Amino acid sequence: MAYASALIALSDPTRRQVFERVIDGPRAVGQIAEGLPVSRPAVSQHLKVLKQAGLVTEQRRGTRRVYAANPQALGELRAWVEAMWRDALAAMMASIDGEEQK
Amino acid sequence: MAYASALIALSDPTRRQVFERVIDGPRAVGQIAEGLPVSRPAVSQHLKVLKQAGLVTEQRRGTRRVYAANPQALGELRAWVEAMWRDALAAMMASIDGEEQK
DNA sequence: TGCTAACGTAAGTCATGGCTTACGCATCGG
DNA sequence: CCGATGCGTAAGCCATGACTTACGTTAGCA
Repeated sequence: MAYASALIALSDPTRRQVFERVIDGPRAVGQIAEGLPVSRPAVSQHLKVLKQAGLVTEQRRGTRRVYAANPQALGELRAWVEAMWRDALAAMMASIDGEEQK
Repeated sequence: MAYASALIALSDPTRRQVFERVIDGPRAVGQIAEGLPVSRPAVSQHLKVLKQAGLVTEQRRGTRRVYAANPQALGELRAWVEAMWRDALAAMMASIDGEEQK
């Protein structure tokens, strides 16, 4: 059920912005927060959620903390959405077939 | 940006349960709510959110309202996650290559 | 050994959202 | 035509969560 925490993490628009910046390449917190409409502590809190969801990894670099995207957690979410999509398609086809028979 | 509302809609566990029941096949509200740990009005509210996100469609059948899954909205979410996943993979590779060169 | 930079965290505020009960409204059957 | 069924919606409650400012902590640097 790792996709659950990923869904929650990515449901917030600001946190999505943070995550997309990390995906662009490994960055320190200050660089991520730069230009965002929220304060740096807010970004730290978002990164904490993303980290607990497994979406990003943290690496200490002196006084800075460099965050990088972790494709694996994204892959699990991808697999879940894919399965749901397939099921929805299959159910739709079955529903149409049932309609034809009347 | 249709994926945004889909992410919000699917981030709630109860709403996910509702959606998964709809994916299983078109059902009326009463059937969906049956066995769930929340009341029927709560299910109605969840269905409203899912409908506004485009994840389900509504069809009136006498006094009942039959809800069915809409694969298209799920497909858009799928495409978005897929793109993010690719980008994350690409950034990871680039990061590793940069590491090798030092 | 201070000073500064780059963080995380604590505490408090405020809006959002999920849930309940109560009610209103349309539809089918007698 | 009237009761019952199957809903959606309104109102209110309460927990959660996103954000702020203030502070503590650690690492580089003169």
